[in-house]
Order: sequence, then structure tokens, then C-alpha cells
Amino acid sequence: MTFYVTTPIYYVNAQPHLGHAYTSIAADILARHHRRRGDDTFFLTGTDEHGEPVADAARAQGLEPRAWADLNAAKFKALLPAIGVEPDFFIRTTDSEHKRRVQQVLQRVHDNGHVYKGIYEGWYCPRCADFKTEAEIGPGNRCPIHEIELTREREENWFFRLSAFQERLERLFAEQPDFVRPTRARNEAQAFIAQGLQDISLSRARLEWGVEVPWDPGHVFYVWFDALLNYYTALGYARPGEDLTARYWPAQLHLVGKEILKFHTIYWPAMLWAADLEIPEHVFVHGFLQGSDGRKMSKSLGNGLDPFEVLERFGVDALRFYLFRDVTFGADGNVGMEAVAVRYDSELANEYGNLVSRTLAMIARYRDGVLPEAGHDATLEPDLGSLAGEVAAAFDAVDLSGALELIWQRVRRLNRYVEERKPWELAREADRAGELDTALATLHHGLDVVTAELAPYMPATCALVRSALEAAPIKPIPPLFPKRDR
RNA sequence: GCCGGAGUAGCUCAGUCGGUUAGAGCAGGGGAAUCAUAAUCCCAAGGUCGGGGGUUCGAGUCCCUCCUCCGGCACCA
Repeated sequence: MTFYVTTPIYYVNAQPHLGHAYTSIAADILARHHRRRGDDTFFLTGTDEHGEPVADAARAQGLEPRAWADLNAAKFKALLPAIGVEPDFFIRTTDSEHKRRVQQVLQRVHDNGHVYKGIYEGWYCPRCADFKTEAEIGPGNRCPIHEIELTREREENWFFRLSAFQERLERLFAEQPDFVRPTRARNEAQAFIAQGLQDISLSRARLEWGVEVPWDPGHVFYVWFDALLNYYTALGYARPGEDLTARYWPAQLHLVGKEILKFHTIYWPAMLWAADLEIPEHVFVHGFLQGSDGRKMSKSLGNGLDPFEVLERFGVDALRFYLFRDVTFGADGNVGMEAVAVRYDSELANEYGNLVSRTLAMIARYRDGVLPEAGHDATLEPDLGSLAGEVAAAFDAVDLSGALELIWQRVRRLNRYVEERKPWELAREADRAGELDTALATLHHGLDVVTAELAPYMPATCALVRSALEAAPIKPIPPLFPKRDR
């Protein structure tokens, strides 16, 4: 099996924030899980660097667009190691290899007869050198930035025949109900299609910061077409001298936020069909992280969760764990520093961390650090034996929170097992040495099973636990999740 | 306005195809234990399942209606 997973490529105009980290960590967890399962896995992320806003921002800084993009792409790239995310490739849409392949694919769309020259008409600000959407038009038909009057302009550009794919898209959604998940995201896409699709503009004539349209060099492609194609183009040059396209395309899973649902579930499959390419198997639309008050995070409300503060106070694995433990993946959810602290103390320190501590300590204390060669207690077999399969099924449904809950049920089961067996009592009775051996071997095994499934979420911590379980002799280690004064 | 989603314990949420006394975690209450990061484990308590109506032997679940919140409603040119 191959597993190719992507995040959206992040627009370089923004500063990296929790939302970027959230999607990247989700993709990383999925990739690590599938790798562990033995799938041939490829994980792609990167940055989206073309388009008017980037050109504008660069100009405002007195920089060339490319220099501005370099600066900001570096920030996104630097975020990844800090949050434990290890993609197989980091694409930038300004890569010459990407641009060349965008041109190839869209040339094919052109040659297949899916584009035509049309007129776009709209309100234009000469100072912005940009058309404005209805929502962007200020009072008195003025540009909200420059406060000058907008002019009605017409521009000739290339259109993509999206409308021609209406029926095929309807069929896709009917025949493949899990193409878009979760269900409410699929419904939204279907409702959009049902309204009737209009053709969309494919190029911009006024703009230079983009990928040149090969059959009409005065134009560049509309940034979304350039951006979406990254998922495909990256495979062509991610490994120098090797083309991975045949190996990994079509992708198994695109992770996207709900704000870009339309592009990924409608425009994107249509474009791929138009280029005679296969479409991805699944698009998973996750929700938004909101402030602890349930409102959108904002600096002025001060209700945001700063990922860097979490990293500093609780560490990278705690952040990764928290985001998928406290918010059902796929739904919107509230996050806050207080909730992080509660999860950290009660689950990471008290339940998992302490389970590791007490298990290692008892093996060290009662058996001089030597793992008893005893069979495992059959009473735990139903719980432990079924875990891997259940977790795999949850991952197949992209239910990262559900999988974590399944794992946590076993963590709790193991703490309960300690209380049931009371190893400290067994240790006092010489004739029950065999029972103690069994209990300790079972705990060791249980911790091993649980830690293996947990590793995609908390790679660094689980590597520590793994080596502690395999050490000879086995001995206590410093607390994995130390409690702090707060 | 139209379409979709949500409303279940103080808090965060599960509840499958309609089926027995509606579940979990956290917080708060009581207890046990001492291997462990004073962590853990057990017990009890806590709900008019947003309101109202209907279908049914039986409704958190299906239908109608109303209320509240959220999202989408296209070429972000």
C-alpha cells in the first residue's frame, strides 16, 4: 500500500500560527502512523508564493517578490522542526520545476479544449492594481485601502470550463460518498455543485508575479490553479533524478481547512480530469480551532492559544497530543492554555507518565531490572490484542481523536490492572513469585503496545519510553511530563 | 432569505438500524491503597436529551414547527 498525504501549501503572506501547525501536525501523525504500518508513505507540505497580495506586500517592504517570498517561506520551514513535523518534501510554488510542470499540465488542459478566452469585468483600483470583490468595496464605491474611487474595468483572460464538469462531479459525489469527509463538508460541496457551476477565470493579464501561461505569455495563471497543482508537480522533482509520480499519484489524502473546501473538492478534481489525470482518493476537511471562549481567535480579544507558549511550557509532544485529544478532528473546537494544563496534568503526567514510572520502578525494584520471562495475563488480551486493529480503522477514517481515545482507554486499563494485581503485595509473598512475574511482564507488554500506537502523536516521548522498556537492566527514568509550579 | 451543521450532567463531549434503568472524561463529594511524578483505583451523586406537537407497543434517535448559535451561498478580481 502507498500512502501519500498533503497539507495545504501555506500562503507566505501570513505569519505562521496555530492553524498552520494544526494541519501540519495532523498530516505528520497520519504519515508516521502509516509508515509504522508498513505503507510506502510520502508526506508533502510547502508554501504558496504567487499572486497579487505577495507582490503587494513585497513592494511595501521595498523588496522583489521573490526576496519577500524567500524570507517568509523560511519562517514556515523553520516552524516544522519545532513542532516535530518531518515532511518528505517541502515544495515552494516558485520552484522552477514546479512552474515548468504547471505549464505542462495546464497546456494539456488547453489542448484538450477546456479553456477559452473571455472577458472578466469588475471594479478595479488603479493604485492597488487589483480588482475588488463585492465585499471589498468601501462606501462610495471606493477602495478601502486607498480611498479613491474604483473604476469599472474589463480584462480579457482565459477561462476554465468548470461548467462542463457539472455532471461528472455530481456522479463523483454520488458514487464515492467518502471522497470528501466529514459528511457535513461533503454536503456543503454537493450543495454548491447543485446550484450549477459557472466557468472560472484561469489567468490574469495585469499581473506578472505568477506562472506564465505558455500559450499566451502576457498572462499568468490564477494563483489557485498554480497552487493546487503542487500536490502533483512535487512528485516529479522531490527526489533528484527520480520521478515519484507513478509511485504516489493519485494522493490518498489531502488535508484542508474548511475555508478552502471549494477549491479542493470541486475545482481541483475538475482540473485534473481536464488534464487527463487521476483525482485524489480523499479530501478531509478539518475544522477551526477557536479561542477558549468559543469565538474566533484574535489578537484584540486576547483569546488565542500561542503555540510557542505551549511549546515552551509543556513541550512539543504535549502540544501535538493536546490538539488531537481536546478537539474532535474534523469539527471546530475550543482551545486554551488552561485546557492544555488540565490535559497535561491529568492525562500525560498522572496517567501515562505515571504508568511508565510505576512500571519501570516495579521491574527495577522487584526483579532487579530484569524483565521476567513469563506469559502475559489473559485478562488483558482482549484490550491489548485489539488495539492495533481498532486504531488502524480509526486512522483509515481520518479519526485522529477517536484513535487517541482508543489508546487512552488502554492506558487507563493498565493503571487499573496495577490496582487489580497489587504487585507490592505479591512481592511480599514468596510463593506468589510467578504471579508477580506475570503481572510485570503483562504491564511491560501493555506499555509497549500502547506506546507503539501513541508514537505518531508523541514521537520523542515514545522513543524515550521504548528505549527504557528495552534497556538492560530496566531502571526508572526522569518524569516524562514533569509537573510544574503554575 | 436559501442550504447545511450544532443544541445531551456544572464543564468538554460519546450516543450505531428506533429497543431495557441515557454513557465517558474533567471538576466537586466519600472511601481504599502505597509500586509510582500526592500519582492511582473504587463508590456515590449529578440529565425535562433546546421548547412544543406528531408517528410508534416503544423516540436523545424518525416527521412537523419554533428558538438560539455556527458555517456556506462562487470566479476572494
